Amino acid sequence: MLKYSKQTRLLLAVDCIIFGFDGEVLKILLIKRGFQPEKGNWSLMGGFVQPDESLDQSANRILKQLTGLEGVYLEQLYTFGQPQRDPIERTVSVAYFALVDIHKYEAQISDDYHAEWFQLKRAPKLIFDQQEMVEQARKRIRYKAAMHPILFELLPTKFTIPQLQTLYESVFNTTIDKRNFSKRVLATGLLIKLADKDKAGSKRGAYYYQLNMQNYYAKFQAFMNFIPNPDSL
Amino acid sequence: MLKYSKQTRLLLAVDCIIFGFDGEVLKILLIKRGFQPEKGNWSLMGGFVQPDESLDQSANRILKQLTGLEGVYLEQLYTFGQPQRDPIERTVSVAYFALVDIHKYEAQISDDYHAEWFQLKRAPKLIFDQQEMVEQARKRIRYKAAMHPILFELLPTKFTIPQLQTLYESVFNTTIDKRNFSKRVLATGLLIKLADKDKAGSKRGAYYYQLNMQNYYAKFQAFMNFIPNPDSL
DNA sequence: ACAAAAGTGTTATGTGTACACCCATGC
DNA sequence: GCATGGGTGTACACATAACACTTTTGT
Repeated sequence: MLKYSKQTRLLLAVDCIIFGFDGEVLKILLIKRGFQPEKGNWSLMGGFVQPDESLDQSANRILKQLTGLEGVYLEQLYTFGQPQRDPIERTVSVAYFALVDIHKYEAQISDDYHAEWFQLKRAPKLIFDQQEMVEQARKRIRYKAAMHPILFELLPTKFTIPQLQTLYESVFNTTIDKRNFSKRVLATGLLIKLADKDKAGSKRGAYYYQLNMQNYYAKFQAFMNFIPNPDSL
Repeated sequence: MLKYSKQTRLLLAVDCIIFGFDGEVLKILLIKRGFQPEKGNWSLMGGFVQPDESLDQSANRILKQLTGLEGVYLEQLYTFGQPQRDPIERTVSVAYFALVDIHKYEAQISDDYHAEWFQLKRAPKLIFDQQEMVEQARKRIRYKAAMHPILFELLPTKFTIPQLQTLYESVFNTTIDKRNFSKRVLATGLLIKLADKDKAGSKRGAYYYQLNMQNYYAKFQAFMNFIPNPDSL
């Protein structure tokens, strides 16, 4: 078979920025890198793209390796290709970000990688240009969540409106009036009120809701505008 | 120097979706591909990423090769990596889109490539997965232009409000009330009214405007909402 | 004088925002 | 019975959307 002769081949990697929400703040999942260079330092989970897999497949494989999760929200973020970003050998990296329900994450699977959840704000320094990757992922999530209902991907299937509000406040680093918030959220028609309550957060308890999946898929592409005063993008 | 052994290297390309506006409709610049496979068929301008260049540099180089233009709006769109997308050899392609002033484009430079501008709606079938690249670029431009003032990049430095409106109507495939349009556009503070008029479009003539660059850079990241009824994203 | 496009102002409607009180429960 | 968080309604301000006529000038 013919090839494109005289062209240089290079390594292609996928790195995953994995976000979770613990009910209080936004977190990311990091690993201790297991090989040189930068062995033992905090890093995103990543891997090389294999000959027979697409980029999406590669990202899903890497995500599953670390978390055991499949079918979660995963989106290609940006491709990073500065010639010197990896000191060993030129490697271009396609960054993906994932939004996972932190409670579904199976901690034991990632023992191999010494993975830990860090508050996004208090994460350690990362290797190479991964700091920049995380920062861009943070921006993208804000940008997108300001108009599309992606943040539900971070919550369990049953959640309460106060939980949802805390999530939005955490992502946008702001405070929202709860009356206005619930009005807008309910006005989307995305939520179905359930009969039972979450008694964990308060004595009275807060009603559980779940997504109306029909409306969810229909409205996913539509614009929304949830956020009064994001402190910046 | 150490290498990552046992990993497969692959070809990395950059493809550019180049948009222009002729005063009537949105157009893209295509070339007749000069080598196998698909030689002689319509294609995006592209090239392989060289060992010493970043992805942005690569995209700028490719754009300049075809158009002679430098310093134009260029944004990374998405990376396409289906294993079989190029039948000759696995090639992952980072797609960029460019917004150029079609009048600054120097046709003679691209004679080598037999380049032609096509109406976006009436462009010929493209090779590989480039159809999908163009479609995604179209979506991205709409998405971004709905909130950020990027479409000015398609106009000459001096332009009229009716020209700008035609551009928006063309990109969003809709019609906009001219009274509301000019009110909103002027309210942004992005435009400086000039003393002279463009007499080409009408007998009375329309005042030229130019961008207020201070406000332009300041507001670039801010949200806007120009479009009443986009027919979809 | 008329055709063709440019330019401009007002009103109605709806959306967003600010704001305060009662409810249910566990202790 | 009180402290804690959950839940709801209204009034005002602002932004958006609908809409029609006058101006200029080349022919």
